[in-house]
Amino acid sequence: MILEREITSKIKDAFQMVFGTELSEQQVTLQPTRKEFDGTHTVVCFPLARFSKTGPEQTAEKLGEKLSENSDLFSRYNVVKGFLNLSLNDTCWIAIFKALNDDPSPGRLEPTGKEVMVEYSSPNTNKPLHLGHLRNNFLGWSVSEILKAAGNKVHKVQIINDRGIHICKSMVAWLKFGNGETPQSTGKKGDKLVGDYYVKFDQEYKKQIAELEEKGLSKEQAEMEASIIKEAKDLLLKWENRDPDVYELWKQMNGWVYSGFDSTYQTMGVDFDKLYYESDTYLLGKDEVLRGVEQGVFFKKEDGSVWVDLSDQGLDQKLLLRSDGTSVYMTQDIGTAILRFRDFPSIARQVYTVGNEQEYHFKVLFLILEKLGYTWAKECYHLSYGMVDLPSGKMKSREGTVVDADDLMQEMLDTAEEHTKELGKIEGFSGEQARVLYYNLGLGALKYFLLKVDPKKRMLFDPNESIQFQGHTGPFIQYTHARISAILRKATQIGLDDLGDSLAKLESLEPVEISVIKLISDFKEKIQEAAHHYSPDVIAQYAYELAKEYNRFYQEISIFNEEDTRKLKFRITFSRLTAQTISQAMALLGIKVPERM
RNA sequence: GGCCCCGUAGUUCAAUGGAUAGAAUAGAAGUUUCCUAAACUUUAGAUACAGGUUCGAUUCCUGUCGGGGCUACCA
Repeated sequence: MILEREITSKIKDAFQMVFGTELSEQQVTLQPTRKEFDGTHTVVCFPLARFSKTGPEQTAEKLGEKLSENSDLFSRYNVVKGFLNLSLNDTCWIAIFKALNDDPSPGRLEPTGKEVMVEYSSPNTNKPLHLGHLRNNFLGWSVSEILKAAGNKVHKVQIINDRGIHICKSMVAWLKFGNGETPQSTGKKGDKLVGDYYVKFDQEYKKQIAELEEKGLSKEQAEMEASIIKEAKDLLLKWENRDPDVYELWKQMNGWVYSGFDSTYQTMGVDFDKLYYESDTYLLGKDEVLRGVEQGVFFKKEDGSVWVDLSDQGLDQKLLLRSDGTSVYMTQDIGTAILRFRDFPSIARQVYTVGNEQEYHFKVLFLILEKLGYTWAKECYHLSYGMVDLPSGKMKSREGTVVDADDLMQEMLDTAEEHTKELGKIEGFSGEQARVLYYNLGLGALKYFLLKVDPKKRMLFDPNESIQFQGHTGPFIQYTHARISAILRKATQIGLDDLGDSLAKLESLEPVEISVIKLISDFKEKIQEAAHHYSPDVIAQYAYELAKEYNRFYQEISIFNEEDTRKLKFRITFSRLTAQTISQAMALLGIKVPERM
């Protein structure tokens, strides 16, 4: 922020005047003053003692003296140990407030002219979305919004893993046990229906393996010889040869999955600008790998399989094509990356939102792309996030401990409804308004819960404790916004919502008001920080802090009891600005803030 | 075995190398003539262990112990 720079330069000037040494900007450590001390900005003077040649405390004292006599910025100062706490003038804060109020684009930084592609979600088409996908989707979507707010043009994409043996497994099971079931005939969501057949395949497969083992086959033999897996492999071959019947079935079942996913995405509130399908990109990846072999970047083993040697990078050898010539996961990702840069030649950066268990995979992928001679490989970034654990431990589909995304979201909506009714909050709401409120609260709670944690870290999701509406939660922030909205409605009613020129004549502010203004003025800086680290948690923590601080203000001050109309008008504008900032911050997380609740 | 990540109140999360390690929950005690009590106030409670670097370490380095991940001709 400009203000910070100004203060820093004043400090430099003062320091030079007092001690005769010129400091660089980095040498001035300026930080926000802790709540328990008087002041708003703090200069840490321990490092300066070296240059002033006196103790930190004396340095702070002398510096403070100089600053307050020579500067119109500060009204007072105090020194605690080596910390110099400075208080900005109220008139300064009022000027800052006015500038914030006049800002035509709050919550949006100057365009950078850069284009960024963000990939997220990218599920398998044989399993319905679960809790882990929720973290992934909310994270990817939110990071996209933050990057937009930071001035970038963003393309949201996902890769759909629609190809491979896993799809064929669902197809085999459906053909064997399906009796022609469809989403329409059963009333099931398409992704759930296909997922069920994938599970059925697995059960049947296990059964057959057990039977074969009893007949004396080894485990490996049994896994190879089971008739159902043979059928799946057979289907894969037919699919690769574009067998019309198999291809048609594949298209149909994938279609069911997609429409199931679409409805889940809609509830989640996420969207994509473009979809990539593995079935479209794996061939390109294969070509690139073969080109790499010709160029000598990769090598072929005797059995015909293709490998890359990364031992010079401290890694080992990695398979790129199987001995039968079919492609693996890595092959497809190579093709996808190249295709994306072909589609959007001007993107400056590509962000992959994928769990941290794939860190090694992406490290290898980016190295391979670099070896293939793509200069943009350096601009690929793996946005890695930690797993979501349950109190019972890791989610495991085999043990049935997977938390289904649709079920969880529905549970959040139900709980929101229950809480709201308990509190008797929905008098005068139409059925539709109430429904929208439950949705905003339920999903707000869920999104906030998953986004407030540092993405890199593994986190725990306790279903019982996660559906919270009090404390450090989305609904707390939403509630604050609803309260402010009530104030603004009342202000409009009594015709007090016009600021006029009252700000110019305002002279003093309450400390609570200053701390809220300070927070609001930090907003753009927070967006920058969040964009830089791909961390929605920065924004989440920020929104909470702002809401909390406003709540304190709210508790201390009765807005409409104020006699002075200038002050009254200021407080109303102040409230509007707070509500607006809260709403914008929450929008970056995909959380809507209600007018009433 | 090798590589990577993580150990903070009972619990879930914070803390660009800076002050007395913050919140929230759960516990204890309070606050509704007044703009929404899904709020607010008070209280008690934590850096796994051992060294090192320095004015200062939860943060950086080394070791130990504990948890997790990756290391597939799976995706």
